[in-house]
Amino acid sequence: MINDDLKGLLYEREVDSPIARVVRALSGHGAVSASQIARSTGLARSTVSTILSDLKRSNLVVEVETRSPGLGRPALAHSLNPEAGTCVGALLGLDEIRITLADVAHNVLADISMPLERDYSPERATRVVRHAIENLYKEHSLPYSGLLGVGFAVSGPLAPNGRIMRASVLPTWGGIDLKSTFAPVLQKPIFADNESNCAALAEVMWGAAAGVEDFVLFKLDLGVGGAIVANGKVLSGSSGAAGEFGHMVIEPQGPLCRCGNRGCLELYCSAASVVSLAQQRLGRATSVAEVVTLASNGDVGFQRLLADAGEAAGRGLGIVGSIINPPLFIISGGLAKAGELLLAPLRASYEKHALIKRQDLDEAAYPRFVTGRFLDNDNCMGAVGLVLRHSGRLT
Amino acid sequence: MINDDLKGLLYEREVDSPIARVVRALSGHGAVSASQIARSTGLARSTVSTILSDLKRSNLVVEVETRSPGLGRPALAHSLNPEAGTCVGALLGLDEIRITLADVAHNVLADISMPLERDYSPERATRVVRHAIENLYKEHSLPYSGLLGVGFAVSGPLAPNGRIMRASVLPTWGGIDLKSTFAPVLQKPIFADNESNCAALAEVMWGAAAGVEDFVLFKLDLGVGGAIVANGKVLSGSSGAAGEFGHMVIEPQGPLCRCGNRGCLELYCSAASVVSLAQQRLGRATSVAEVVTLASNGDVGFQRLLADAGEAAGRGLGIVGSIINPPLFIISGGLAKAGELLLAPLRASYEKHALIKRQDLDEAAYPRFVTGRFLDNDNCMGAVGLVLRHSGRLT
DNA sequence: TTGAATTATGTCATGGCTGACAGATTTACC
DNA sequence: GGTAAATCTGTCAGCCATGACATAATTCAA
Repeated sequence: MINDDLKGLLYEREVDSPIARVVRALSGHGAVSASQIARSTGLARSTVSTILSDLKRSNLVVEVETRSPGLGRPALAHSLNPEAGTCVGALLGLDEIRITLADVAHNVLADISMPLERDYSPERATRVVRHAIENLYKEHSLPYSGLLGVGFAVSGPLAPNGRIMRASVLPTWGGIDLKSTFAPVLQKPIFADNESNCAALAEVMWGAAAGVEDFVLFKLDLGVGGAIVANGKVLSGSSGAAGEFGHMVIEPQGPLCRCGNRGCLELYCSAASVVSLAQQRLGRATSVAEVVTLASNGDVGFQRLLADAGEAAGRGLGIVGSIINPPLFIISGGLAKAGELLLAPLRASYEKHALIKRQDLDEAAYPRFVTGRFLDNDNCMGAVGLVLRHSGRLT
Repeated sequence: MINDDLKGLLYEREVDSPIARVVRALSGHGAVSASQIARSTGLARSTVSTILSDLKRSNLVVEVETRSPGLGRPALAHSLNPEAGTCVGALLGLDEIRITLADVAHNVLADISMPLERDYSPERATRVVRHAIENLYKEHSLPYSGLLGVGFAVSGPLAPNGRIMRASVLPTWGGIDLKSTFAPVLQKPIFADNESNCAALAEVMWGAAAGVEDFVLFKLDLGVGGAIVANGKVLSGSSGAAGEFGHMVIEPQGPLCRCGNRGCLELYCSAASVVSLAQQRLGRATSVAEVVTLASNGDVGFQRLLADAGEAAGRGLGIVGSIINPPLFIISGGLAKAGELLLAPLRASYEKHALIKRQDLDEAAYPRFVTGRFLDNDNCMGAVGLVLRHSGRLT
């Protein structure tokens, strides 16, 4: 059966085996030629050629019609056969569980969000996830046997063994082992990583960081987080807490933060802080989206709010830049929808606080600042990516 | 000829070839058995066995006498043949050039420092380096043909191609290409990396980080710098400026720093800042070493000076820890000689400012803070390591 | 002293990746 | 329309790392 073949090829081998690398290259970008794969994986063309013909014989890879305008013999475009399997990405959020269903060619087939009370229990989560997945497969008339695995994006630090750490932002989940919680119910391979690392993975595989080996993802949502990718690998940190930019202490005498410290960056540039100030100004409840809309429509007050957040973010990134010195910053999360209203002051503030100034470098070497491609679905897409890339598997 | 064999084996192959990995394992640790090498390199025992017998036939590797107390057949200890070649590490410092001569088994044969006027020219440096190396080889009756390569540790950011960046702390060297400057004079392979990266390499190969894949080196010298090692690789950053912890802005309204920003960490915890305050107290010129001695002898004033520096350093490292979350911090540089007088307040301050508190973790998962093994010779030893490891070669 | 357990070393057939070669298909230019 | 250049694809002998096997050398316990 096809799915078993795919599972074998994807999972029963070394993560770094040539086959796995080819499949990863295919699952990353849409339609690619054999020689493109050879270049991006570093494998010999002959190797890729052989592997591709195997995969085509098993019907896991199909040739796609494309017109390539260039010189020379036109390349055959290959793509994973969307029929070959499906995977699910699930976000275990603070007050919601979100589920994305995609095929192996990473086409999104469904994407649903289920609000939950805060501090929901693991038992409740397993029921909700199982129920949602079953319904999705029924609705779309898909065979559950085609599900290759479920990836979890977790809102909080995660130990490498898949245990949620006590310091998590999901307090009721401290010490919970994801594999033993979900595997018996789902009966499928389980993958998991930190929410921010998933977001970075999504940008690497299909987004603003495609083909980039080193970058910093900076996420301005209700909280502030991010991820560091170096040499193509997401840094996890010894406690799974690398990239927690939101809790850099930038004002030791500043206001108290929910983490127990004072003056964390998050207090100055999170969407929560922006919304809270906006509510004072409007005299009523509001949302990030509304603030961004109002600012885009010319309201200078809200523009200033966004600019102040950008200023603080740039100061934080200046520190990050002095330490990591990455060539690319991807600004993501709800606030990033503000676009240049946020990015322009952010860049200016970065330049002011960073060690290396624009004049010290060629234009090309100066770090780039771009917004992410998946601003609010990056975690779930990254969780799908975990399954396709076979990274972060819990065993 | 032996040296040509070694050069061939070390350099004419891929950096990641099995032979290179075996040689690296040998050059790293003193005497190792075949199976130890197999374990640390991940190669098969049979592969290591074959390679070692080749190397022994070429007389590049010798068996060493050791008693291994363990169970089972005793291992044969192997070591690079010290007679097989020599290498030189050179520090291009702010106001000195320091040169270390070592054999391939990383025994230090000589170590000299030559003070120079600040802003010495590249021409002057080439003359000084050449002259010093020639003299050393003459004094020790060593053949110059045995010199395998010269590694340079550079005080400032270095582009990957070996060009010293304009933003360097060696202003007269901006834009200078190290390879074309030194290669014609020395007629040997040239290796180079940032001073701090060399220091990290020394600790990885022979020091406090031996066998550790992830750590942060934090260096408190006249300036404050460091390096980040993740997944066994030193992060260089897109402009060679990763690990510049000294220029994290921690007080945006603080005093001016030589880098052009305000309130850099370096202003609060560098040896220069400590010495400057100590001079005010003593009413005369002094040195780091003297301050450390006085404090160790019980002077509470100087103890407080060191504690304040540790406090500031811990605050900086708290930020670094929130971002990188490494399992190990190696505190190095002149100030680190103060030992616990510096480390105790540093740890306390880290705990106060870090995101993850001691109570959140098992004791084993909490980051360790140790002093480096090479407190003031790490750059030169690392430059030697560049040659032995064949990393950072300029071509 | 002997046998079991443990660990290290050396040899060899196997298999997988590679580089070189040959062939295919298009564009550019005369 | 023909030729050169460029780019892609597929095939195959050769090489190199591997894993399995056989062997060696030590400790420990009976």
